[in-house]
Amino acid sequence: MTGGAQEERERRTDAVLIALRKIIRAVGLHSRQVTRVCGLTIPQIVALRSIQELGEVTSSRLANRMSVSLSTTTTILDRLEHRGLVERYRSAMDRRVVHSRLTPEGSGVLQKAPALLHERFIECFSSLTTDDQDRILETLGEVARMLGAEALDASAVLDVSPIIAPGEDELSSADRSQSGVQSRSTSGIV
Amino acid sequence: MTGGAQEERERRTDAVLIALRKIIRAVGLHSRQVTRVCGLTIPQIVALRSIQELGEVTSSRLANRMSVSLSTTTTILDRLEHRGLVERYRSAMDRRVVHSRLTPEGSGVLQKAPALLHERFIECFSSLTTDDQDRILETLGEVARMLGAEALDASAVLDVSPIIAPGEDELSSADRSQSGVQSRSTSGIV
DNA sequence: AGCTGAAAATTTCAACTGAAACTATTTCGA
DNA sequence: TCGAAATAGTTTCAGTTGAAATTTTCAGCT
Repeated sequence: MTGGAQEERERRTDAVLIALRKIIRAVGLHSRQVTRVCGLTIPQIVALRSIQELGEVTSSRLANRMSVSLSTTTTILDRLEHRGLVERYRSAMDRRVVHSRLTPEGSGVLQKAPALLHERFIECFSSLTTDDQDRILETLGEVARMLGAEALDASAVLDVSPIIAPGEDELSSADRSQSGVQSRSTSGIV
Repeated sequence: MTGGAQEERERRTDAVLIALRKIIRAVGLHSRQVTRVCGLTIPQIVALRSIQELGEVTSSRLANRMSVSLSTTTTILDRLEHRGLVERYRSAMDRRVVHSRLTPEGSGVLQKAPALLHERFIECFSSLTTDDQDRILETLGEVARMLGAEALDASAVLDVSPIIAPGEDELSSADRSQSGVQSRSTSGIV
């Protein structure tokens, strides 16, 4: 009779789901709270920060960096562009690809943007020992892995260890800034 | 000069955020996949299961159990009711409160519903030692706590350890099933 | 050159999500 | 008893999310 073991296993995976849902909810609630304060959602801030880090970046790379689908990236960029925080333009090399870059307004807003996780979390987390922090990080990574988080994560290849040198995706901010700024239009893209 | 430590801290909390976003995405992707297979999303299945577990349950209790807001619960119940998987009716005791219960169709569908987490996760997780499972659960709970997941979680009081005996929220399935089935209408609620 | 298939991005669509405003009902105090 | 505050739910609204279909462009092949 392993019926009890089966039931116990189900109870445990249910507990995992409940914990995950609480985490997901907490992250979402923090996003609302941040929105009230600074007018941007967490995904929007993540997008701005990623663009800042990556320089002039394609939508695909941005999607990978953000762990989000390409279509989601498009809608987030739509809003950011509409507010004048981001500019999109087609690559001169390959007119299929669209690059995004921060506008001066975007950079300015970004400087005032709050932390991406609750202040409270950052405090608690920072007060832990390095070992405990590592334990948490490792466990989260383990859970992500078990959930199949790499399956869609071609970013692991494209983003983490690019064959091309970092910042050299297929454009450098140097050449792009002078060569390809004008292009065709699809929606609002110049 | 603690600039390096500050930077290191930021790097670590960023790593947490990235791990969380991957987890959130994996959970969402699994929901889409389940939808293709059985026509229900994960939140819908969670709702059905919660109703099954709790019996005839108020929307508020359901929201707490699901770790979701009341308005979200309303929209999920709307869809489930529209499909005939759930029935809602106002309480005769207090006409503000709305109870939900499974229809026979709802019970039937629920039996065929797949697991709430990836098969792969369940396999991996089950193959771990009990200690490792506990470690993961504990860490997830810790993260949820640090994210302030209990702040909104009045459910901890209402749901987990009610003063009233379990299953006795303010109705027992016994008295409710004969007394209060008919009531006023607000939207589609009889 | 022209055609076919792949690739990058967008659009469309439906679902989830919570804040805020609103409705209906109950409760409590004067 | 009457009116104000509280409570349970719903509605409205905007943002996120990804699948699927579509558009545009490129690369490779004949």
